[in-house]
Amino acid sequence: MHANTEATPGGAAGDPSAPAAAAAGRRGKGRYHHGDLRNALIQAAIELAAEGGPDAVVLRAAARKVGVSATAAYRHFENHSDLLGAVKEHGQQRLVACMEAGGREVHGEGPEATRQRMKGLGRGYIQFARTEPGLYRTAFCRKALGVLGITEEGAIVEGDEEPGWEARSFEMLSETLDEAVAVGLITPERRPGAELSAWAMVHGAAMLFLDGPLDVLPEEEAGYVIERVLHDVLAGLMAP
Amino acid sequence: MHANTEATPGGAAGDPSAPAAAAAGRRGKGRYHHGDLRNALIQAAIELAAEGGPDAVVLRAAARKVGVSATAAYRHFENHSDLLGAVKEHGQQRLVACMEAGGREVHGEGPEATRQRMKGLGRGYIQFARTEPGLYRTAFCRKALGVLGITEEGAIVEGDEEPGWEARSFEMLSETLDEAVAVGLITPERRPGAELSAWAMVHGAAMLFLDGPLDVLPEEEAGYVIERVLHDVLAGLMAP
DNA sequence: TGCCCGATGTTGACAGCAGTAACATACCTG
DNA sequence: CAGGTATGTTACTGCTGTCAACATCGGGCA
Repeated sequence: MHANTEATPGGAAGDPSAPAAAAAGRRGKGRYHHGDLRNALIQAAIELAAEGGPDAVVLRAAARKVGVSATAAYRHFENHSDLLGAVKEHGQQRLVACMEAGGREVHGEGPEATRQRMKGLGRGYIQFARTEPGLYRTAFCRKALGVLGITEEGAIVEGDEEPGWEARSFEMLSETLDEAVAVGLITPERRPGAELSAWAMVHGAAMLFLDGPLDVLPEEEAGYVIERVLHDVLAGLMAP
Repeated sequence: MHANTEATPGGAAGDPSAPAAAAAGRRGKGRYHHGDLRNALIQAAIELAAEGGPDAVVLRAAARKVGVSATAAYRHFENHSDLLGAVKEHGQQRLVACMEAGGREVHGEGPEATRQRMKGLGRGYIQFARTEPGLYRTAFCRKALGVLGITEEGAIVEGDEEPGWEARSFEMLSETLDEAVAVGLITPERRPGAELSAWAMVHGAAMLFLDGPLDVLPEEEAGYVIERVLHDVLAGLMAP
C-alpha cells in the first residue's frame, strides 16, 4: 500500500518522461537535473511567503511547486531555516527598494527637502509592509538564519563581517539622519541614537497596520495616520 | 510493534496507578480525572511560551508536562490556536500589570507628573518585553484567536463586544493621553491619533530590543536608549 | 572518443505535530 | 443506586522536517 503521496507526476521508476518539465530554468531542457533548482526553490518559497507569511514557507510545499522531491532541496539548503533565510533576504532587499523609491521622490537640498526625504523613507517602509505583508513579516521573522544566525538553542551568533541586521535599510536611515544634522534639522548632540527612535516608530507603525487595530483602516484614513506618525517622529527628533 | 511513544507512564490499559499524579491541582487527588486540567494546561503552556516564545507552545508538550494524553486537551480547547489564545491573554494581562506598575511609580498631578507617568507606562511596557520576551512575543503573535479571532483563511473577524486588541493596555495609554491634554501637555487638536504614535514607538522599540540590533546591549546603555525613545515620542506629541 | 566520479535528484523511512473517531472511566444527579 | 455526561484514553490519518541509501546524469580525464 502506501501510495506515493509526494511528487504529483509519475511515481514509479522507469518513466522517462515527466520529472522536471515545469518551471523557469530553460537551461538544461530539464529531465532529471533541473539546472537551477536553488533559485527555483527560492522563487517558490517567496511566493509562499508572499501569500501566507513565514509560516507558509514549507520546504515540501516549495519542492512540490517546482515539481521536485522534497529531499532534493537538501542539496541546496542546509535546513528549512536556510531556505527561509533566503526568502528573508529577498524580503529585505524589496524593503530597501521601497525605501529608496520613497526617498528618491524628493529632490533638492536644504532642510525642507531633507525633512521630506526622511518622510519618504518612512512612507516607503510602511507602504512595503502594507502591500507585501507576507514578505515583510518574513523579512523580520526570527528563526531563519539571516544576516546574523540564530542557533538551535536560540542563542544569537554574530555574523562575521557585516554590521548585521537589516544592514542596508538601517544604513539609509543613518545617512539621511546625518544629512538632517548637516542642514541643521537636528542638533548634533541629539544625533546619536536617533536611528533607534525613527526605526522604532516606523517599525511599530507597520506592525500596528499588520497585526494591530489599523489593519482594516480605509485607505484615506490610513494615509492620514501614516503622515501623522511620520510627523510625530520627526517633531520628536527635532525638538529642543 | 509501534511502541507507544506518547504518554511516558504505563501504557497498557489496566494499570490502576500512574495517570495524573504529577501537577498542581490538589482538588481531585488525581487519578483518572485531573480536576483542573484546563488551568494546568494553560499553566504548562505559559511556561513553554515563557522559555521558547509562541512557537514553543506545542499542545502535546503541554499535555506531556501535565502528565496527560494529548487528546485530553481537546476537551478543554477547540484548537491548538485556542490554547495559544489563552496564553496570549495571560501575556497581555502581565503586560498591563507591568504598565500599571510603571505608571503608578509616579504620584501627583500637573504637567510634569503626567509626563513622567506616560514615561512610566512606556518604561513598564518595554521592561516587560525585555524581561519576558517569550510571553511578550506570544502576547502579540498572530494565529491564536484572541480578543479578535483570525479565521483559517486569514480573514479577521471582529469580536462581538470588546473594543478588541490589547484593549486594556491601549485604554491605559488613552486615559493618560487624555490627562495630558487636560493639563495642557498636548494641545486638543493633536490629541486624536496620539495613541498610535505612542504605541508604535514603544512597540517598535520593544521589537528592536527583542529581534533587532539592541538585543545584546549592556544594561546601562539599554536604559539610556529607552529613555531616549520615551523622550522623543513625548517631544513629538507635544511639539507645535 | 569513451568512461567514470561527483553533483544532483529519487525513493523510503522515522519521529513529532495537529486533529478525529471510538472506546473507557468516573463523577454527579435523579 | 443507576445511568448519563463530562472527562480522559487509545488508535489512526495526514502533514511536516530530516536522514540514509540508491539512481542518474554531465563534465573532465584517459
